[in-house]
Amino acid sequence: MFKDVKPQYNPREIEKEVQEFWKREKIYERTRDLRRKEKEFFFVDGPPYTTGEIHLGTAWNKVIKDSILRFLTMKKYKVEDRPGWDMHGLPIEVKVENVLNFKSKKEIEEYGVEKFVETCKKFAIEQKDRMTEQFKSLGVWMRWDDPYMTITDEYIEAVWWTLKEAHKKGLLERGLRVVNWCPRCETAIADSEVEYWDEEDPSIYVKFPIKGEERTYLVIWTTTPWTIPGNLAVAVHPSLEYAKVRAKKGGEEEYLILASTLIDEVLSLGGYEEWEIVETMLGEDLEGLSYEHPLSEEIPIQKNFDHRVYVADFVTAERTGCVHCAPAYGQEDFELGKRHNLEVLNLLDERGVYIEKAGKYSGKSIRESNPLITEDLRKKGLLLHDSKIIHRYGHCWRCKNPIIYMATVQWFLKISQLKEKMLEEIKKVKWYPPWAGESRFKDWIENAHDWCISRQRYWGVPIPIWECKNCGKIKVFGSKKELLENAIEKVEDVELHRPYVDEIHVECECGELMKRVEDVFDVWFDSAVASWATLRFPKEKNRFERLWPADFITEGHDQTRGWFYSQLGASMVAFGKAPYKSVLMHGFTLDDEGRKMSKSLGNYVSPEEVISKYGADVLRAYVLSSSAPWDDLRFNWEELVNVYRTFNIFWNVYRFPLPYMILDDFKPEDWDMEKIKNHLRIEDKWILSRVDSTAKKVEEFMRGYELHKALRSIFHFITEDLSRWYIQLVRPRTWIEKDDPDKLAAYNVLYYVIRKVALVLAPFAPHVTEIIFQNIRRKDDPPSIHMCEWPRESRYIDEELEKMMELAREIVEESSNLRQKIKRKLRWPVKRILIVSDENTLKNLEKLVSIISTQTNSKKVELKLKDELERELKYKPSPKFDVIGPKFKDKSREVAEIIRRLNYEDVKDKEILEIDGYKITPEMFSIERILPENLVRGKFSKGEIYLDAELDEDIESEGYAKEIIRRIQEMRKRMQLEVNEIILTSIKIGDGRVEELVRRHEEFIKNETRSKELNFGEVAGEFLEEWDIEGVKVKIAISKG
RNA sequence: GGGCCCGUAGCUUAGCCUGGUUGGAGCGCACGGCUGAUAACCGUGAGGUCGGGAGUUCAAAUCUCCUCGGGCCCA
Repeated sequence: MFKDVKPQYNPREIEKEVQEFWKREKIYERTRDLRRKEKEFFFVDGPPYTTGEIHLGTAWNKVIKDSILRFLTMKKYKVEDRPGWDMHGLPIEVKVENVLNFKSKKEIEEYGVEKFVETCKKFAIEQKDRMTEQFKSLGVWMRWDDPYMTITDEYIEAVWWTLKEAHKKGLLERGLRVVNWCPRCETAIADSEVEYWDEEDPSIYVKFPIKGEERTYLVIWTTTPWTIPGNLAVAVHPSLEYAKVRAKKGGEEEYLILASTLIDEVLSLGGYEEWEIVETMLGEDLEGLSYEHPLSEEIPIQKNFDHRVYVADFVTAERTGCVHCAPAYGQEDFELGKRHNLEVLNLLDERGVYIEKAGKYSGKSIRESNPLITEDLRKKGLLLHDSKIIHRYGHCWRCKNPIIYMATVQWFLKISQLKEKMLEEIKKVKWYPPWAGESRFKDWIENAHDWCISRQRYWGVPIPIWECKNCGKIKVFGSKKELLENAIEKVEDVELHRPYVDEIHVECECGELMKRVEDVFDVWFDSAVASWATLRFPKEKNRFERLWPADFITEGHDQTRGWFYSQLGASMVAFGKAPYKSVLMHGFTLDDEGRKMSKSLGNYVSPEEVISKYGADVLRAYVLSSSAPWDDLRFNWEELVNVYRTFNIFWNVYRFPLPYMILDDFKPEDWDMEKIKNHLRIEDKWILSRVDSTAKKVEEFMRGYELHKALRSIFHFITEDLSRWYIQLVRPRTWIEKDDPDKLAAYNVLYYVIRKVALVLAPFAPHVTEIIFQNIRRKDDPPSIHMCEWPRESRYIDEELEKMMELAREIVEESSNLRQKIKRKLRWPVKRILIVSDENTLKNLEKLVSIISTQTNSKKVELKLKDELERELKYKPSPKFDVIGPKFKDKSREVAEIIRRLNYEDVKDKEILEIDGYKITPEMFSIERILPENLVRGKFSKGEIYLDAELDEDIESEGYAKEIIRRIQEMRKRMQLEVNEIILTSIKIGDGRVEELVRRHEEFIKNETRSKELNFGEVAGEFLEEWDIEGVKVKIAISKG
């Protein structure tokens, strides 16, 4: 038995109830259990970082995942839905540091690594729990009680195992290289952790004195004065033309060497009054030229080095064409230095502070020394020019401080060797959309560098490398067990975090003590192993062998360089193949102006805010429907409200038949299409066809992950087909009071349609569909809609019928249009509607005549071929007086009248007509196109329609009767009468003719208004009102009967 | 500076791959209808330099190039 439901769609209430129901009845667990023996689908959740709040983008991400997994579950797959959490790394360290008000690593050490790490752990777990609740409130179904977490020993062992594989395969390397370095966090950071934005920096031109040549200088340019102390070389382009220029300023004369094309630009900046080229040479001619370090007095150590010019291809003809090289502070500089056996002179410590060797600058930070160095150069007359420049500069992704490039010893995975194989592998992956892999990801891989996996931090997976301080040998451990077996300390167990693992020591073959290298992993390496770690590999092998690689992953397009890449890299190292078979790349959420959302810009919208106003289903359906997954999504409240309205319509449509069904005791178990199949009307067959073809289309769209199209076709069905058309057509049938097969047919059809549309919508809007299902479910149904199978059958699809109905709707719409033109309300019938089209169309439309007739409120529907119509309407005989006149003389008028009264049919193909004794021949009239005044013309895609606007007594009487009924109904409503309450009615009409017309419909009025009595003349009753109907005064009184 | 994506009515968008009758919708707006889904529902209408420019073509929202704006990523 159905329950009646509230007239307003109330998502908050519904969602609360549904989520409680799921929890109480363990619906999630039972749903998964139901599919435990089915074909498996291995999905890997990209682990969100545990920062605390989910934002709209994270919500969108999980909603996409949830909808797809729910769909697949309905398609009877056993889905792997273990969620993941990325819980290590700098972002959390930075947050904890902020809370503790720490500024440097030293303070952490003083505070105690153990306490610090424990705080990080506690923080990460708290955040995870908060975010879990937020995801749950979105209705996301995942295995929340058993997520994979990067901080568990089990997970860490998967990371360790992977590194050991890399080591075995010779892909692990330690080396001195230039890396991105964050002086604040005192650690190396990955390319993918560098964020670029505009920054103002110094821009200085410096003169490097040539050895053995008086007053002669190389001119270099830099934005980083602090790198000059590390300068060991100058690079020039071998085939670029350089010039030695004699330049004068303030009476002084000097010689400058720089690229020929840049002379004017640079010397103007330098404030030189005049200059001339002394000689030109190619860059390669300059190679070997010796110069003096400009700050060798300030930095005595610089006197020990031999500074020379070298050629290099990376030099371009910009600024001066001479590039100052400090091997410790630049990638290219480092490479150049390596080629020429230059020292890697690093004068900075981890904090970016000059060490003692840096002489005068010792103890100063980079920031402090920039102006200092510039000033020193100026004092020494070596500064040619200084100004400021705004350029894009890299920053640490979490602390937002500018990074530097610095040579340090780090651990690398030699990914660049695997580039070709990676490119091969990604071709085998199915990308949605295709360009995500074919263009975007490919481009990124082609730029792949070796992966620096070490970080000089605390809160991360400790790198499982133990090193002998004596002989330098290393050991890589792939599991906790392996470590403990080799450990000197006899402990039962150890937590795989710093500082605990750091206390484990191993004996080296040489007899000395091996200690763990202090680094932790780049956090990107954690999530990189997710596809096997989530399967508890390497501890458990079975599931890995059965399921891996992943069937499907989906993340935002920022993950091209992130998780899509890190996973591929780690997997290539470990298994030599891609860890996923298909990837859906989704977009970003932006504000309504297409800008990034951020709290500081004040355009931030949180998922909670949306949920609290419109509910999770609306939010879900909105983000899924409003743009293609791979496009960016501009968040727009108005559109969200539209989606809400659509849900409201859905709710109303669902609710509409319930009271009638309850009244008639129609139970879900009574539903039986077989029984009523002979009573199906054409509109029933049509809506059945529409719902079936919609379900089919949705499934097709889901195959290509076109979630937006899937949703939109459901919405279209609900609003356009179900609400605006079928419900309109079916309404009168539900009012039939007796037991009628026509009504039962309607109930059955409505039941089928509502049920099916709920099923199809269930993956996207899991709450509202559940509550509907709970009300309409049959005894043999599963306990939850989400345990149902996706509707497979589409036996009712009838494309011809759908097309036909489309035409009928066009005709009805056009008729409304015409009614508006002739100012005829729908309440007043029109005499007839003419539909003019080709034979085939008319034949099809024949079956829809009654629909067209009721929906257009036409007394008669006439289907006509084009020439039929033309005979009747467009061509009429019109008398030719020049012929009639001479022949009929004074009878001419009479004859002309006769001709006017004739129709096309009367004269067609006739040689002669004899009417009232007159002989009329074709030359006496012409055939003229005439559209009678009472007809108005409109168009539809297959022809034309005409509305006959003629008013006759029948129409008037019906029109007035309906006007009266309408008024009485209005009064009933104002009296707040029950729908089936009986009344007594009296009417006084101020116009005798109209009263007579209305009286013709006495029975009709009594029926429609449930009036036991209907009296004309004197009005009396509980409720009396005076109305003006088309200018006629009407008094109506009603009383309860 | 490079790669990829996006830019169509006030708003959200379909169409673009595979060029071809007046570029479709929805919301909003204006006007109207319905009144047994009723603080709901339905219709009609007005709104478009298809970001801009050039080219290819008989024909360009659609193909090519350039350019502007936005997003992600890289240097």
